Amino acid sequence: MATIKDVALLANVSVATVSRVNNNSSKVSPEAKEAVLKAQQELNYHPNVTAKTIAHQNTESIGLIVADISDPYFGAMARAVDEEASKNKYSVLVNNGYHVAELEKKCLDEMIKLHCKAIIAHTLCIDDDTLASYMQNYPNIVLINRILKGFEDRCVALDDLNGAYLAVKHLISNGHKQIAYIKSTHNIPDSKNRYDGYLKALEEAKIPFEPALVVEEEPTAQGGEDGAQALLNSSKPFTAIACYNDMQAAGAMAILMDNDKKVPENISIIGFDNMFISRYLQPRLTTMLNPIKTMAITAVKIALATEEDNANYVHLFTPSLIKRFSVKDLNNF
Amino acid sequence: MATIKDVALLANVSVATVSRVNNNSSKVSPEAKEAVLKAQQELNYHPNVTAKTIAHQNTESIGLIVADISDPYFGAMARAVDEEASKNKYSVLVNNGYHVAELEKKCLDEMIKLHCKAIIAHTLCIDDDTLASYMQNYPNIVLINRILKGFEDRCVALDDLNGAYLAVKHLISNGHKQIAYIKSTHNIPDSKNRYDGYLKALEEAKIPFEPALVVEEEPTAQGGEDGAQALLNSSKPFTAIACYNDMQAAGAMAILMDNDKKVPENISIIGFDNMFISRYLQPRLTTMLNPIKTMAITAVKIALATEEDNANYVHLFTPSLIKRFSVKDLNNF
DNA sequence: GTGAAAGCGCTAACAA
DNA sequence: TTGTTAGCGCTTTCAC
Repeated sequence: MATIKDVALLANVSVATVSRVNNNSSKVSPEAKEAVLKAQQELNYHPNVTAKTIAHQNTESIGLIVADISDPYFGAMARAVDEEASKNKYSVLVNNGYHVAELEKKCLDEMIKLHCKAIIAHTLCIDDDTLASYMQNYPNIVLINRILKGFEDRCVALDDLNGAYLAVKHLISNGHKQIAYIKSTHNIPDSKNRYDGYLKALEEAKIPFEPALVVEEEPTAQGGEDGAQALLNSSKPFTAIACYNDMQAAGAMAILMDNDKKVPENISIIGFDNMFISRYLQPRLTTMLNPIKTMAITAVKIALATEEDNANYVHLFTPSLIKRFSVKDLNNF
Repeated sequence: MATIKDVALLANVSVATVSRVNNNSSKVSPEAKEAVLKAQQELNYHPNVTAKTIAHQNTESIGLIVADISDPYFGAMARAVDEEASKNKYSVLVNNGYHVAELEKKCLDEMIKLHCKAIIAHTLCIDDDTLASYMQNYPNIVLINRILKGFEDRCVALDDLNGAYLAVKHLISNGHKQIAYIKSTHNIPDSKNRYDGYLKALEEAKIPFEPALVVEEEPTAQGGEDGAQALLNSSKPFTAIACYNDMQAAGAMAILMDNDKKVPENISIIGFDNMFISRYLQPRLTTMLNPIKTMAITAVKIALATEEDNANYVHLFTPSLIKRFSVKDLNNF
């Protein structure tokens, strides 16, 4: 591939001049400029970004670490980051951590080695101490969906507990008392927090906790299928299921239908996240809106903010209820 | 940030030695190695990948250009590319072209400037000539879902025409004769090819083409909703709808339900792509499997293959029918 | 307005 | 087994 030297040679100028025309820095005579442009065209020259980066010590990429880019949830996150990054002329590097502590660490190292301008990390599995040391050493890391003690101003998170609490409260206010819950097996705070929200809502309504109504499954549609099946197999009756997320809800709904339990006539269901799929399930799923896009954009803004920049960013987002048709109101019967 | 020089200084060795321990190249005395490791630890040193790249003239990243990373279809593609890339120690850079010729070109330039080892491009809008010149100049570009004359061996594509043909044929063999089709408004070959597949199946079965049964909408759930609504509003009766993709099918199903048309009792529906959502619609959607993952992996392999490597890769993939429950067999009635 | 040259962080050939 | 040093492609002073 042609380099700046080739261009300089062909255009009969110095490399400095070539660099000048490409960066519009200081003045260059029209003739020189034209010669350079012509030479570049001829050689099909593309400046090497890597060399540029190394020369002026300042990268043009933003690193994003997600659990799994094929998950629409992270797809939405990636898109939002991409849009915000593009606005600032950065390109985006995506890595997958797959909810494995070791891989998450590898991703962080990778992005650090690349000297990314900013690193937006959805790394929930790596331990607090290790993560804290990364945060300490690299002020350009911003966490998404994880609040790390001492670095709260560089974290953007969803109030999972409150979200789940609101979801279950919605069921309760619709007259439900026997409410099942499908937990997530993922060993991340989100799992526990949402479950705690469920417990909190029960407690507040003085509904006794029933262990048989809680099952633990993967946060996937398959997990939802398994969970619903397990719930149906148990002897405990229930009128509603609150799910860890919309995927589980989708799976659960499919299984309920298969077993001639109509949603919401026989069993009500509420999801979490307001993923795209929730609008197209039958019936359309009532769920909690997870403002992932806003969160991602905020994370990029925080990461790119300069020291003096003291804008007030929101760091904790609360999900809001999206009422659709999967919850039956028991009060009117 | 600490550089190799700082490490060398602190460890009391030369930069060459530091480089050696980090690359496991040639032998280094245990003492020197230990000193270096200790110094690196102390300085929290991470080798600068950019500098490394520039020094040995060979990048460690693979560029992927998709239309929109938030679309699960491209999410699946990105994940597959990531997995294959990781196997070969490459990281993945994702850019969005949003089905806009100009942006696609910008993405290509970006990846070229970064000297990506391989570029997997889903760029359907940029014109043939421009794309051909890129392919000519950069032998590491592989196209996905586009067959460019003269570069067939660096293209991996889906046989859209045949896929749609098989889908509609399935409807026909189930006794359907009045088959509506929701086209995609996207100005990409996929749109035309799938539509041609529909026409071919009709023609083969000697079913007269009925313009009123074809509507053109966005390849999204919303498009499916609009399309189904338009079809219902027209006076022409139909027993089935073939959709450009699963998203449209999801939207169409929702609208049909809303209008008390049961699927498949009153109206049959067939999708395309076998996206995740298709399994969780009610009823579960019959559709055509789009082997996006295999295609993406193949693309990476082709891009990374060396000159001598003359493995025989599949370049054209045919979708296969996934029978579920959205198509009614009219023959038994 | 222009070019020579130093330097960015690292690798690798060469000498020692 | 080590260190010295010349690059890699580009930017950016500093003289002219």
